[in-house]
Amino acid sequence: MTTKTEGDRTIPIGMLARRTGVAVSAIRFYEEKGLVRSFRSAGNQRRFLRSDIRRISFILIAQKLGLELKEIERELASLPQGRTPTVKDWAQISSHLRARIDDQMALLSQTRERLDQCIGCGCLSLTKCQLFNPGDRAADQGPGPHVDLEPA
Amino acid sequence: MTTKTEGDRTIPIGMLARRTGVAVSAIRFYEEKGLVRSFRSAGNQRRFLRSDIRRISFILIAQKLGLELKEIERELASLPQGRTPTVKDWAQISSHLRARIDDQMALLSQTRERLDQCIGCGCLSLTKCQLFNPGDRAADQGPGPHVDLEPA
DNA sequence: TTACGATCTCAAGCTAACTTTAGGTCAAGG
DNA sequence: CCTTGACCTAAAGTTAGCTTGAGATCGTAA
Repeated sequence: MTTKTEGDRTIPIGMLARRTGVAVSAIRFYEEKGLVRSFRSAGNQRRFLRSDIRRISFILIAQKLGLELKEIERELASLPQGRTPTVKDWAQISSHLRARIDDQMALLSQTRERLDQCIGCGCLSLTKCQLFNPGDRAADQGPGPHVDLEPA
Repeated sequence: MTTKTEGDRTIPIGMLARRTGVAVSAIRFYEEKGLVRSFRSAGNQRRFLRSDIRRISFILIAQKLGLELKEIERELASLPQGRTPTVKDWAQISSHLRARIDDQMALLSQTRERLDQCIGCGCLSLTKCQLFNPGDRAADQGPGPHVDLEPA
């Protein structure tokens, strides 16, 4: 075999890094945050399950969809740590992502419509243009600007 | 009229904040970053154009679409500062946003397809599953994990 | 045994996008 | 004149998500 732990059931952090494309430091960071777990070798080095490759990959996909690590952690909580997740496990968790995608697409679609209207009618009117309506924004609590409106 | 500068052509920072829903501190921050400009009153207080309400609103919309302030600044650079932008000005800049939206939707759509396939076939195979393919990720240079792949 | 890459632990540093704090000024009403 | 709310500046603090640095150890190959 080419590399050491090739035939082994567990993999060292460097291999996990190469297989997922994330930096070793990031994996350690994820572990610290509780998104993955590891065993230790005799010499105190981390050993991961091969299934953690998918676990990490899932993190990356979820991040692309805009989930924060804390939310991802919550999602991953339903996955077993210590044994390889079943197809069913993944199917369920993936369906959450699917919903997220659908939501995002709906939102984008709405924004696009409004934008088109706005360009089309040339209104740019703050009273009429929904695109420029701060009302929408008061609701969401993501990162970004915090709304600071007085009651009236 | 209810408030002071009500009939004035320029508005103070607090009003701009209320009208857009962003914090006063954020507006000062945007000015520092060059996204808006202001005049000064006799007493050294900032005065903004009413059209800056739309300018700020545009920033918010663009942010929602995932643009960073630097990119937004670039977009806004095509808008005049010191005079109210024309409908044409806005139409052009908005069309860039539209393209951005389209791109994002295409990406989401692709991700959804792959996800569906992945759930459908239950493959979870790293060799076959495009969803879990780090290859895609090496390209994008957004925020998030930096790829750390060796040549081979 | 020696060397060298892979790992380890901490702690500190970094970027984005703001907010908070501290201390001072402006403007209008009573 | 005094108070009060809106504003000012400058600097430091905050959160997310990692990276970097320093100094030490592991593990394997020559």
